[in-house]
Amino acid sequence: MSKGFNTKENILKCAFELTSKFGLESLSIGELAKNVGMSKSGLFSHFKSKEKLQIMVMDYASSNFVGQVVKPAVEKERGIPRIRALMDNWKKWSSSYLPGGCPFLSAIVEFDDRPGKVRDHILKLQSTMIGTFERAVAIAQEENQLNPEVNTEQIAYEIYSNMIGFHIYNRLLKNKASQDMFENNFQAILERSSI
Amino acid sequence: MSKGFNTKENILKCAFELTSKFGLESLSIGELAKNVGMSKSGLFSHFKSKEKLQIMVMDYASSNFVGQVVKPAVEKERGIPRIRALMDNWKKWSSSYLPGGCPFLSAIVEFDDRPGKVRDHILKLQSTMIGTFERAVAIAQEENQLNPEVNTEQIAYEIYSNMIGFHIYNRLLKNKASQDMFENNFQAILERSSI
DNA sequence: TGACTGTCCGAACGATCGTGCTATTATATA
DNA sequence: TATATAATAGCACGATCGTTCGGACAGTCA
Repeated sequence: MSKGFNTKENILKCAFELTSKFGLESLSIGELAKNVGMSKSGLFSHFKSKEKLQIMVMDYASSNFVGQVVKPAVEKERGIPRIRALMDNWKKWSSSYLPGGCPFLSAIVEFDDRPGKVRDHILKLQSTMIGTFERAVAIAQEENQLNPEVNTEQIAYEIYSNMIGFHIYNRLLKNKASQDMFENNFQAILERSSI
Repeated sequence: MSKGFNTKENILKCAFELTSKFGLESLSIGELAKNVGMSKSGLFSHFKSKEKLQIMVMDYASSNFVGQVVKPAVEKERGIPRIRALMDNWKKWSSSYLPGGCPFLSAIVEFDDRPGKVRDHILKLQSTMIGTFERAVAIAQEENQLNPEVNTEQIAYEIYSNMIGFHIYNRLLKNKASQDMFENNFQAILERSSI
């Protein structure tokens, strides 16, 4: 049993990295098997279908995100410092930890028009993530660090948009100023809803 | 010659729609041929390679974007009205005209880690598009409708991020408030750099 | 009219896709 | 130690992938 668990963990880690680089739809079982050094059928028997593999990869990515980004931020003090930590951890995660692009962004874009369990699952994970941001913003409002009259969802939306924008400017366009522009925008978002 | 041109135009239109729905990488020649009602080899002979097909599809998407979004905006008066028109036209293009998601966004995400001619071409097209935004912002600054001391690139970055954010909130998450949040953010961007 | 050029199709290529089946090996339980 | 269970491999399947080739038709120009 322990052997099987390690193997599965290893497969998912490898699949997670391939997904980061080439997307969830391009993740093929043959190529994945080659990468982890086992047979196609041996690997396949762990998942029973590609759909289930894709879902498990997204779950792996999600718990990875929680472990690297959310958990350490929650240990920071409530309010803006926690939001600040979310940004910092996410940037570190997206630019140092990931071997490629953000697996959530590519999954979102790829499965936008592919109804099914995978799409539903991605939607749930993404909603949870945005919910985390919204909660962090709401806490900052409770702590009187942000204006409680400004719509919580709006602030989270702008933070999210800024993250995606930075990711594209930084990774595809390789824009040198992306870091600064991200920071400027983030500061502007906070200032606009400051007390 | 006119026959061939019509066929090619027809293929590209169909490929453009498929790309919008399922992405540039998932666009397969067999499926495309089935959709336009011709043989795989007959269709292939128009492009000589999948790579060239992908590049031509992106060019088609680009001139489509220019025709539907940029051209009618340029006819508006210089400054903020033109930026406003760019936003409106883009929203109409992305939510009414396209059968699926934004083909540029999916191409960017998919080819982020796939070096080659396709990636280079996408990068060029996207840089051009962002350049268009930056020029529109610069004009508004020249017209004294926006503060010329605020970094032009920064404003364009924020406008771009807002567009992508809206696209994701609206399409994948089907968030009812996405429209309002887009508008609020856009207004905030303008106000921050107003005179 | 005859040669030429471009358009399109059918068939086939090797490769890879996701997914079964059976057999073998390793581990856990009794 | 004997037996049951889980992990992995090998092989094959039908389907599809991008690509090539030869040939059937069309229209153009000499």
